Amino acid sequence: MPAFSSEGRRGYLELPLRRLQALGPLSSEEEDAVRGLQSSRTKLAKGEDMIGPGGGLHFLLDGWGCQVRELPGRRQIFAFVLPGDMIGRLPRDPVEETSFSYKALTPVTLIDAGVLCADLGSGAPRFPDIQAAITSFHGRARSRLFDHVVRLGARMAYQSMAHLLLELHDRQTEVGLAQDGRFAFPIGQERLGEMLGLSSMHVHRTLAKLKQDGHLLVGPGWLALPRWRELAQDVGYAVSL
Amino acid sequence: MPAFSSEGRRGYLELPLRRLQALGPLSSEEEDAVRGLQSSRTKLAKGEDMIGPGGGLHFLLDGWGCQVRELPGRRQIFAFVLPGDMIGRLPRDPVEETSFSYKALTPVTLIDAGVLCADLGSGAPRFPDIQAAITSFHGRARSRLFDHVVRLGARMAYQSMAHLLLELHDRQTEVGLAQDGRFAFPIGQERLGEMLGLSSMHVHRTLAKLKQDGHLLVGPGWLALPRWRELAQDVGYAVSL
DNA sequence: CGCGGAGTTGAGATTGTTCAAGGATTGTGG
DNA sequence: CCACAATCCTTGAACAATCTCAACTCCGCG
Repeated sequence: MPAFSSEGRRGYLELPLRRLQALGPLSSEEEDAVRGLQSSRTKLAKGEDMIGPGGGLHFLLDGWGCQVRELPGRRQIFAFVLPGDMIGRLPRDPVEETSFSYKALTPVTLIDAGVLCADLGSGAPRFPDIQAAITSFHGRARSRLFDHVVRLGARMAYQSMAHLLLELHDRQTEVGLAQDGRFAFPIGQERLGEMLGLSSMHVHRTLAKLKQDGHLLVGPGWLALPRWRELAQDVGYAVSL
Repeated sequence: MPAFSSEGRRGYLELPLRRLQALGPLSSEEEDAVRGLQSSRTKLAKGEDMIGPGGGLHFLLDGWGCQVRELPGRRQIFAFVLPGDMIGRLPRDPVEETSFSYKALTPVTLIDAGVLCADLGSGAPRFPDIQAAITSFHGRARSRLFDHVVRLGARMAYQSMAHLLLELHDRQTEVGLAQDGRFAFPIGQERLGEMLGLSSMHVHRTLAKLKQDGHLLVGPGWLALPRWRELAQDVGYAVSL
């Protein structure tokens, strides 16, 4: 399924570019600056730490990751990181180092994006449009954390799950990685549970109920929300499309 | 109980000052800049909106508030706002407008702090130490949101409640508003429930269990954690004192 | 004195967890 | 190509956590 993977050998940077462009127009020079990123790529296996302490900004070119905190005997996932997304801390970001880390949920490819934001926050940045998009990207990520708190604190499993899947659908659609409600989904039920604060068995039952209601189709490595507009209406998800 | 209220007619700004100083030293000029804030104060009744859309930075001089999202038939509180805390959005903060609002949980007094951060983000700020402290304050607030997600997603009611009370104890101690584990607590069980994602009845039962275990004392408008160090150990709260 | 809001308490219904076992899928080495 | 292990998914039953409903108490306030 070609539409589900990123672009192969050539154009690995199209996906990051589309993520940025979804947040604001880029001048053609700045488009080229993104496409021309020459930093060496890093491949990591499932489960590995995506960036070390103090690590700078990176794009996730391929695979899925998560922002997570590990506790004795339990993990809490704060957010899924999708292909094309940025990870890492902005320069001078005051969030505490111990709040979270990033982990690969599948094999992933990363590329350093430090040059794009090296002068972020200074008066005359080299890439003003990119800087604006990056800032906006972080704002979106922070907004989604508030949504996540609401899922965890104020919704039942069914609504919570639907809301999360709808969010992922939106984010994948925005960069062309979803068609007709269908998109790649390489995440197991265990991990979904660590995101939503549910046991994997309850995740299973909740997915079963969604399928039963005709709101969800699942195949190996993918998933579809055939009536996502209706579902969004039902569970109070504000669609951005 | 004099220690539980802020400083009366004179020195209303001591509390905001101490919040800032807890995050980094201020030059004596900048101390005076905080103490000398002349903006008019605003008094709001319980339940009112603390700042309108696009409102700038304010200090909460007195009373408690919360950062909250209202849903049909339910509310989710993201954070409690304590006396001396700052609220509002930093200039150029990219978080979406609809993510949350601020509401007064008791009668409150606010003061505009716009002048302290008007040039925040520019190369040569007028108050560098204050700017650093404000930035750091927001970083702490954001870090606490991650802690909150963990409470909601990965802990049982008892641990979750203890963790929250310990956080509030820490924050009040930091500015001298708690002694021997005891501090003002003008919040009802309903609101605690809206914070922790629990029904008020379950909040009641959870508090009862904490009292029973000798970890909690409650009086009208106050609360004490007589063995907070031990409790922090028990529930995995990282004490900052 | 009566009223309203908040705290208390109990019983029963729901939601979600745990434990345990069996089935499917996938990747790997022979 | 097959056997095997590892991992994930599926299912059921018992249990625990939490919610809802409903009544009752207590207290502050007019």
